[in-house]
Order: sequence, then C-alpha cells, then structure tokens
Amino acid sequence: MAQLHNTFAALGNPTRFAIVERLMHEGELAAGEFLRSGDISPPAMSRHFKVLRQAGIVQKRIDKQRRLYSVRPEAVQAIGAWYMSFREFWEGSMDRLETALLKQSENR
Amino acid sequence: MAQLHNTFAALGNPTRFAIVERLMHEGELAAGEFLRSGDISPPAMSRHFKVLRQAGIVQKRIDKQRRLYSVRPEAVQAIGAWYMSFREFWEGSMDRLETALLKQSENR
DNA sequence: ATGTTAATTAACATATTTAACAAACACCTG
DNA sequence: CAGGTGTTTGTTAAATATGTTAATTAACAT
Repeated sequence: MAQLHNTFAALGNPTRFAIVERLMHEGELAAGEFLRSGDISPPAMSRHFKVLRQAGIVQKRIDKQRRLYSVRPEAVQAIGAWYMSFREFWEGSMDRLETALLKQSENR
Repeated sequence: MAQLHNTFAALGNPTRFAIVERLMHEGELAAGEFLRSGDISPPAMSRHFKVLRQAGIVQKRIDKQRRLYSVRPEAVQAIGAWYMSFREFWEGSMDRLETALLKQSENR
C-alpha cells in the first residue's frame, strides 16, 4: 500500500490536483478531455497521469483509442482515514490543541 | 488562505510528513527535538520547518532560545473539509463511484 | 564581555521535476 | 492497409528541491 506522503506528493502539483478534483466531480474522463483548455501539452498531461497512477490515485481503463481515467476511491479514503484518526485523537484529548491555541494567542 | 495543493506539496516530503505526524501526536515541540535521531542536519531541518510554515501547516512560538513548533489545526481541518466535501458528493450520487468500480472490474 | 546552546541564513553542489518538441505507438474508420 | 485521432515515450533544457558545510543571529549564563 502506498505511503501517504507519496499520495500528498502527487497531489502537491497544481495541475495534478486540478485533474483529480475534476475527476472526482465529473467521474471518469478521457485524457484528452484535459487538453481542451490548451494550457498544457499532451505529453505533459500524459506524464501527470503516470505520476497519479503510480501513486495509486487514479486508475486507467482503455476504451477504443481512449484512455479513461478515474479516481481510486481507496486513495482518497486513505487521506480521509488519516485525517479522521487525528480528529479522534484530538477530540480525545483536547489539551494539546487548546494549549497550542492558547499559547499562540498569548504570543505574537 | 493557502491553496490545498500547497499543503499537499509540503506534506509530500517524507521528512516533513514525519515532522507533522510527530507534532500532531506529541503537540508542541522544539526544532531541536527532531535532530536527536541524527539523520538530518540542523539547516535541513530548519528549511523543512520554513516550508511547513509557509504552507500554513505549522506555527512557531519562541520560548527562550527555543523555537517551538506546533501544527495549525486549521491546516489539517482544510484537508478534512476537502475530503468530506468529496465524500458527501459521492454519497449524494453513488452512480459515479459504482460505475467506476463496475467498469474497473470488467476490464483488467 | 565572553562563552554556550539553539536555530537560522548563506553559499554551494546534486538530484528530481517539469516542460517542450519530435517521434512512436495504439486503435479506429473507411 | 491507408489515414486519422488519441496517447505515450525519448531526449533535452530549465526550474525547483534537497542536502551539506560554514558563518551568523538570538538568548541566556557566567
């Protein structure tokens, strides 16, 4: 299973983040759909998809000449699980958070 | 407010990700605490903190000679909010997800 | 004022990422 | 199989990231 920092690294690029957001909202899309805007070349797009695929964030499906990409729900859920684990931890003992906020307001 | 892809980019580095995880678990810590392991130099560590701070993920507090760092809850919550919005969307219309999973199982 | 500890900045070297263009490949349609 | 659309690989160049050592700042203690 991919380490979370790899997932974050892949999503850390604005172009890739935009790709993923669009896939999440619109579902499965062909690679070519992302070239309409014209602000990126086909090779660059293809490489971004490769990175996303290696990070386990998207999956590829071939339909005729098209490569259809979609988000792997597991990848996004991994982020959610990470977030939730800390939320629970923080709720369990708010001291840390409250202390941090309090100290912050005292200084600077 | 920082864009989420910047947050992800900052967390995409394994060293920084480890720093943040430790801060989330242990709360506020001095920069020097992260040097005990000895597998990274003070300057490198300092730069990682700078990146995390510029991304709005951590905040600095000065106490005597020490620089105490802690996670900004807002930053983590932003990730949570992003995840939740996506989750709600998918729950609202599962077609997309189910279709994606179905299509996936058909191929490859 | 001098030394000590904690952390940062400067200057530099190396590695990785990203992009472009050109070429190649995959698959359809006629 | 020829031509066309869609996508992916080289190859190269530029930008960004990361790490190191050396020097500097900051705060404290003597």
